[in-house]
Amino acid sequence: MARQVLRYQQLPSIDIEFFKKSHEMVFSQLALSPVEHDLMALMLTRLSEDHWEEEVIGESKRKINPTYEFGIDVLCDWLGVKSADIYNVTQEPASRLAGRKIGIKNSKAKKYRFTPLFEDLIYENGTLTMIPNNALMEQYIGLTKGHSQIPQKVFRNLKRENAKRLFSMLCRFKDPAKGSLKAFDFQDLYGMFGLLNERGELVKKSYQRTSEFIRTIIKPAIKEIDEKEPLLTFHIDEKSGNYGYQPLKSGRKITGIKFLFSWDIEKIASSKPVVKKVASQTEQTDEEVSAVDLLTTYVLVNNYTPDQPNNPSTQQLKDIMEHSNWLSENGKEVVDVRFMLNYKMAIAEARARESGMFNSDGE
DNA sequence: TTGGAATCAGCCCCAGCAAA
DNA sequence: TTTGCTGGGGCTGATTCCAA
Repeated sequence: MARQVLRYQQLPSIDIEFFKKSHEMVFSQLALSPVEHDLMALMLTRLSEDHWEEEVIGESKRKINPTYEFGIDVLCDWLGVKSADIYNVTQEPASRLAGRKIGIKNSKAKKYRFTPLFEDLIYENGTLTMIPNNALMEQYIGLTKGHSQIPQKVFRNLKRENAKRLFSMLCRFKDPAKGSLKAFDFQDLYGMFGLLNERGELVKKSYQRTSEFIRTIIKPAIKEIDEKEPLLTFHIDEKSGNYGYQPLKSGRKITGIKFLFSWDIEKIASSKPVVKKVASQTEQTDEEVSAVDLLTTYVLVNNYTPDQPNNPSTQQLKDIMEHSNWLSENGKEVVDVRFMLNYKMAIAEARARESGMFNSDGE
């Protein structure tokens, strides 16, 4: 069985709004420069579970990791540089990225396991070839713990490494109904901002002073995200007056941080105001379903209570399944177990209710 | 593709201030 | 008085820009 090779030479092929980063990768230990972050994001825009071919060897099966190749036009557009400069901009970061290891947290053992990000990564003759490490397939695809849906234009527009990293974390919690970002102690924060080595030691000693860490990492990151992402609002901590975060204290010592932010869910929805619906069985003309309708139905299913007068119809329920990709792009997952259970109950109720209506009308 | 210069973010140290 | 936070400023290295 041959490895899949995905080649991208033209610009339209990367013209997509979001890329996904798994929960484990968002909250991993990984130090990358801004250009390395962008190269990684480029691969993540293309990465798909379908690209991992399955090979059967006797009784057992194994997955074969794909190869991604990006041509010079794609790299120039993605990194925002002229073709004459692409070697300078790409060569060194690509070389470093090839050797980077990511620390994935084992929550049971409370330890980080460090694994190389790539099996191979080469920049040669204007082409960047990236082969993700097979050992990280679950983390790349985000099979188990959900993912962060990251707007790629805003992400690339962020110049600070730490702003990119914080932005990925904040994108993981767009919908407050699906959980919120917990408060972190400094050991967690050091890890998530790539400041710990494989032995768990702080590599920059100045950050032992928490005030220095907040001043040079947290505040500039909040400021840059605030300037470049209009859909995200940071809030002021009334007690301390800090913008975007609440310091958690023990006496006078700051022991941790809780980020204070909210996403404008309405604006995210209205940024795609109307979604084209596939023509229904009875009508040949296209209908349209509004984003607000889709989101309303989604919320009703997510918080499903039997026999409520405003519970959705079968058509509304079909609509959200038809537009599951759009919902997913806007942080509304329709594939999690609880949602699917609610969906089954809601559609059973809708069918029963609608057949009852027809019967009572004598049809 | 290479090499050098310019720029700027990140890092570190220090002094002053304030809270416990 | 001690301890921790804040802000200023200099140094370093990564990134960007430009010329060959």
